[in-house]
Amino acid sequence: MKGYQRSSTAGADADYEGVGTLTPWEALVVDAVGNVIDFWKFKRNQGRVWALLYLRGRAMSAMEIQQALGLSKGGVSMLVRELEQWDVIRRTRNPRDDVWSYAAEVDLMKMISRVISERENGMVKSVRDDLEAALAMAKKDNADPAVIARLRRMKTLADVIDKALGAFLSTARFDVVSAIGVLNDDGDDGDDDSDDDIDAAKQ
Amino acid sequence: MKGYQRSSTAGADADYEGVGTLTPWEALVVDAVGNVIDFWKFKRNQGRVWALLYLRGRAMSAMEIQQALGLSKGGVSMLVRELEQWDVIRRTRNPRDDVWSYAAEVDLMKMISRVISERENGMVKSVRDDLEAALAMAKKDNADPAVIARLRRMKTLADVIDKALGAFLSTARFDVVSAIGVLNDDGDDGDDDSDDDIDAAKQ
DNA sequence: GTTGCGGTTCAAGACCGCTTGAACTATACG
DNA sequence: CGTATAGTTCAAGCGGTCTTGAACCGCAAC
Repeated sequence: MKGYQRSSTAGADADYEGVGTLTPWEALVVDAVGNVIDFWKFKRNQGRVWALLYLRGRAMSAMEIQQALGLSKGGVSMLVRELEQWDVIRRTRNPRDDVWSYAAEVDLMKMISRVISERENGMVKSVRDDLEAALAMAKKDNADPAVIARLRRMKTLADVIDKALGAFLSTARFDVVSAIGVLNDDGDDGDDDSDDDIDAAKQ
Repeated sequence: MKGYQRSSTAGADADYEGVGTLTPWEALVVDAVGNVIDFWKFKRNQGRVWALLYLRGRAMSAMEIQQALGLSKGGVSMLVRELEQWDVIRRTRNPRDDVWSYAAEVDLMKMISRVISERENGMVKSVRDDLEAALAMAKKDNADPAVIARLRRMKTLADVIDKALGAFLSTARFDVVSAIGVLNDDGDDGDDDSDDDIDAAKQ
């Protein structure tokens, strides 16, 4: 399933008949994040898990996650392990209790930067290498100079996009931090009753 | 097939034993572009078709494309139709000849802008709407103020990313244009014999 | 008309990643 | 040790998209 998928029964405030045990608006949020995450080629359920943990604002056990989102036991195990490897959630064990719990990492830009950097290395670098290799081969083959020129332009484009991506990372980080700091509870916009301080800040 | 896939037999300059009839370095280029395109959730073969047309620098018939890339007849038909709808290639019919030919659109930024804008509308807007709706519901439900605050932060993040994406588009367009203009043959960097004018420009 | 050819459409199948659910391990408790 | 519960692993199945290849359409030549 790709593309954005709106939850079908998002209208009324009746009990949400989805697989999980979320309230309707919780389901809406969780699925919205899931859709975005899915779009960026991660697993939709990874996004849903993170959104749930962030929204609830507390550590939850694997069982709780499983029931809230209607996932399988093994699935939750895999999802949280991967999220943990990316430092997107933290695993904690309360000495009082004997089960693991998982809490959302709130430094979103850390996550986003990590993701983009990784992609940048994986994709952009490979393309540049391939284009460079092809360019060398073409020259050795005494290919048509016009073709070589086009090839060189493609490589230049890859370089430019590479740099633009880096610049994007910096500015995005700055924008996000300046607008909301991080997503944690003790941020500068922590007062809950004002409705438009953030809306004002974003413009 | 996802992720970057390097062509397996990219070493020697012997005849390329792939399905198509490309030279080794042509195959390298075509596949590199195909990989990128695939990564951005388009069809890999769409990227390959465009790269082939751009690299060859001339209009090619469906049959030529089919043979060069080793695709099926129906597949080529679908691919070129989609590419044409996005203004990524142009369909021409030489009055001298009686078959259609397809040529690569060279204004890359036009393509990229179109893509990103479309995605921005499709994804970012939907997420914002969903989060906004959820926020309204949560308020009506008298949800925990802390939860509402987190929800509001998520929406703010979506807004910020929305704006950052727009900014990225502008700067990327500027960067690309200033570095290489467009990818067409009569660009300002059209001299084929100089090796490092572009490499110098990119740094 | 009919033959040939370029082009289109679409059902069937290939392909690929995600999820499931059962078997398995680990750990706490009595 | 035995039992129970939390957590992990992985083969099998499912659901999705992409490609194929054959039927079909349009048009021109004969």
